[in-house]
Amino acid sequence: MDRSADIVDFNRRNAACTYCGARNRCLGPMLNQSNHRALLDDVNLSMRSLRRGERLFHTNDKLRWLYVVRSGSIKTYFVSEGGDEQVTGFYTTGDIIGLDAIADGRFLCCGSALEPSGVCQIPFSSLSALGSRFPQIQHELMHRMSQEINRLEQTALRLGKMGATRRVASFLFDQVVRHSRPGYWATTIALPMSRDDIANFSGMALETVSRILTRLETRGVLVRSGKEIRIRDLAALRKLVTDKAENVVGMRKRGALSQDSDIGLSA
Amino acid sequence: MDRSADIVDFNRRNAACTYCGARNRCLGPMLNQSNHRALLDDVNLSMRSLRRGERLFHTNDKLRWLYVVRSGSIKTYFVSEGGDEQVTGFYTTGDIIGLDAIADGRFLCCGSALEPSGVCQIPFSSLSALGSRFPQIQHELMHRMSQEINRLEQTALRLGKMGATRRVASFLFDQVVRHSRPGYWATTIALPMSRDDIANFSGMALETVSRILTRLETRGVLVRSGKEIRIRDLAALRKLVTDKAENVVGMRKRGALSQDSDIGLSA
DNA sequence: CGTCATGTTGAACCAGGTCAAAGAAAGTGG
DNA sequence: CCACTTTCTTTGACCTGGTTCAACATGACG
Repeated sequence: MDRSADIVDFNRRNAACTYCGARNRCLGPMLNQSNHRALLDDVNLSMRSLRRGERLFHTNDKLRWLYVVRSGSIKTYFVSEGGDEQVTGFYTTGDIIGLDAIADGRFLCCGSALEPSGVCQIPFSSLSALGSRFPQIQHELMHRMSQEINRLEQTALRLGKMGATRRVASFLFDQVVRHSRPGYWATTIALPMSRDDIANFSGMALETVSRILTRLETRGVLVRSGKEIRIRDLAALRKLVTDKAENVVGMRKRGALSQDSDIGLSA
Repeated sequence: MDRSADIVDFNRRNAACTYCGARNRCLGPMLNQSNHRALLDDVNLSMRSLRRGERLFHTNDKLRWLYVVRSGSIKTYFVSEGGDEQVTGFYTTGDIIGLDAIADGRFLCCGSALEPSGVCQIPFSSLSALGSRFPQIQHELMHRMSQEINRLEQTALRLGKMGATRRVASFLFDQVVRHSRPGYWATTIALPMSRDDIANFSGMALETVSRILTRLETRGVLVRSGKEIRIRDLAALRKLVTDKAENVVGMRKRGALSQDSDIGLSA
């Protein structure tokens, strides 16, 4: 093989990393220059673009790559034997997808793009081998898996112990955190997923999500505008997440109606 | 240091493994004899016994050991800022506890014993170092973490998409699987946790769990006897898990009551 | 501008929660 | 080993948060 071709190839791939939206959150950045080079030499990275709604992998697919999201956003969902789906996560730039497939060597869930997206495919076999050579990579992988476990435990808490309002608030707050940089809070958050996806993820009917969002808007907590939401009162949102029995959906009106000031949120 | 003391020490520890209830499911068994010896030499294993209800670790504890359950059973639970608890898992012989603490180096959940139990404590730092020397261990760890992610995704599905009856059925079926050996199904399963724990884990009121169990008994699916349950009709149980809208709790009695043969389970 | 998908709103209904009280087990101390 | 306390479980009656069904609004897109 031609050596210069190798170098060109490396440069191309290195550039791919340099300009990657996930460069600061990928597996690579904690490696020094030469390690990074070794990584790019040994691992046959490839990129893939996805159109909105396109499937990245689906149930029972063999695990060939781990995916790192370069741009856009991906949702993963479980399909049970009964046929019902449960959205298990939304992944954005820098997130790693496929960690749950390591156990069986097959995906148990499906993944599809919520918007035009790009992913980097890291062959799992080489990554696995690389782990022994670069403890940092091994460590980072474990770290990510552990984080994923944490996230899912949070999910269990949300689905198991929270009422509808709190679940939505908690979901929104999570999004705020994800969109924030250390230092200040993001006020405008993008919600590339449909109301249906939010509802599914949060374990409730999509109508309920819709109602709660409306209610939060009339209360001045946030402003809806299509797939974006602007948070106007983060403290109030946070309080909704924390407080136990906050109910915001204004159904049931017998008796005293119209005394809408149940609780004085951001009055 | 006295060399003979080392040998005695090794023998003692090796014996601990030999007689351990978890010996076939621990990290060690896939290592050959000399590797196993190296492992026992390098890693300062220790045991700990727990009384019923005793706490093994709790939120914010520094991660010093990973725990392998030798006997008994441990539950883990999350405590949210709002103060409510969510049981996130029940662990029995051979299970590893603490994988979710790797990310932050601290436990986010609490763990306590459901019955008199024994655990083996593996210092995380040495284990982590050992991973680079023995790829099998590294691999096994990743495998376990991935399994844990799978389990929690299942939990999300259960909490998000299933009705109460199905959740309980699904919980029971999981227990059956855990108690079974490849080849045949366990018919009698131990439930060391309280109804409250089951309810909490399944995201519902303990009364509902109780009602559902009673109903399953009158339907002939199972027989309760204290903390044990005997499955009489595994197929029916399995059907309850799979089928979408099976409701078994017989509240609401206006109109046609007493025509109890809603569906002909194990008639 | 019409068509299709997605989002919002309203009203009736029901699964499961909550409250209450009785019964069964498991400790505990004499 | 037995009375007594405490904790866990079962059962009943009622209530409500959230689902469901259905109609309508809005937006995306050729």
